[in-house]
Amino acid sequence: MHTPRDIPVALRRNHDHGRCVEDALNAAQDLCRRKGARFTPLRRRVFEIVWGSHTPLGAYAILDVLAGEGHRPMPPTVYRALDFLQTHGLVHRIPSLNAYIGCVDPGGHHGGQYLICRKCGTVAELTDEGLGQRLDARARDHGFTVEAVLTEAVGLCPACVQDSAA
Amino acid sequence: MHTPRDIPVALRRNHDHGRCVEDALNAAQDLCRRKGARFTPLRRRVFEIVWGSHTPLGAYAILDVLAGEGHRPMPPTVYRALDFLQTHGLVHRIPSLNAYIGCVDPGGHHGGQYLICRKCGTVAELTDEGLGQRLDARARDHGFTVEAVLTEAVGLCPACVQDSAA
DNA sequence: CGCAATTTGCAACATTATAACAGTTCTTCT
DNA sequence: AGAAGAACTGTTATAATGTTGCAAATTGCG
Repeated sequence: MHTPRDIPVALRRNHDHGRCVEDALNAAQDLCRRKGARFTPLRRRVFEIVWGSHTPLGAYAILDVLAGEGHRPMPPTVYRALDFLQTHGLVHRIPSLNAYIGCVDPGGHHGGQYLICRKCGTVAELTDEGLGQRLDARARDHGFTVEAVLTEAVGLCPACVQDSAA
Repeated sequence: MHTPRDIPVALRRNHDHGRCVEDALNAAQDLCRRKGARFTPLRRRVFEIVWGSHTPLGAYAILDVLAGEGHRPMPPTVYRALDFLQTHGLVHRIPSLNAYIGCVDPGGHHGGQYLICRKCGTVAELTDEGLGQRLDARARDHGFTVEAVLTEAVGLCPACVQDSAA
């Protein structure tokens, strides 16, 4: 890895984003190969578009990008690509934003935490396993079986906190 | 309280739901009075409808209920009532369901955890403060300031776990 | 009362997502 | 290679969810 691993991608300063996306693409391709899933050009392109933005993109924003490339597909096409990518853990949907963002750790973990900046829209993904385990325990206390968890935290990212202070 | 306080409302067996809603209504009314907010008949009715269901209701489902009472309001009417109720912490929106559910502890806490049964749709609200604090700490580690947190856990409620086993 | 502020009604519209079916491409098996 | 079947994509139409903007009614208050 070309940047420290314990700092969320979206919060790293001056990181090489082109390289960052490329790494993600390679990881995704590998994962699909291993699982026998087809990483088709369309899916690859949608993945690239989502990953190319550190703020989550809506399905129709993705459509617009594709339209700008002469492709001009219809909604179901994009939704299906997104379904595929979600199924394989390559992107996540942020329900409160109706938007999608690249997963930093495909194949791994269930139940990430998303830090959403309400000012600039940046989203950083954390994966504190302990949080998931603790919630699991609380749920089990009540006889509830947890299969998937999603935590959304709204607030201010470092950059916007600083701007507010000034 | 007429039932043990540490068991989520939605998971209590055989509780008196009419009484349960009535308690919630009284608490809401008190809270509004204290805050100088107007708990109008419409808002009260919407609150009642949301609370009357242990599964989250969509805005249009609420509209349908009101329509069945001869009221037949338009979408903005209901959305505004829901906005009011959310602002005062009386109901919560579950983003992944596009639906609303009564808050068991109005006025208190930010950042509850919702246990969503994917089979029967029941939603139970937990309020483990420790989870929020831990997330806060992790976020602060990265310079992120958290203002509101929402955790959604999808799985099976006790009743449906048992059904699956059988 | 009479004014200002809040709330509700209403029409039109914007955004997000899905259903149903047809056509195409890819894989596999012989 | 060729055929059968599965997976993927295209297309039309429509459903579900949420918002804007303005007018009318209600409420609180001097």
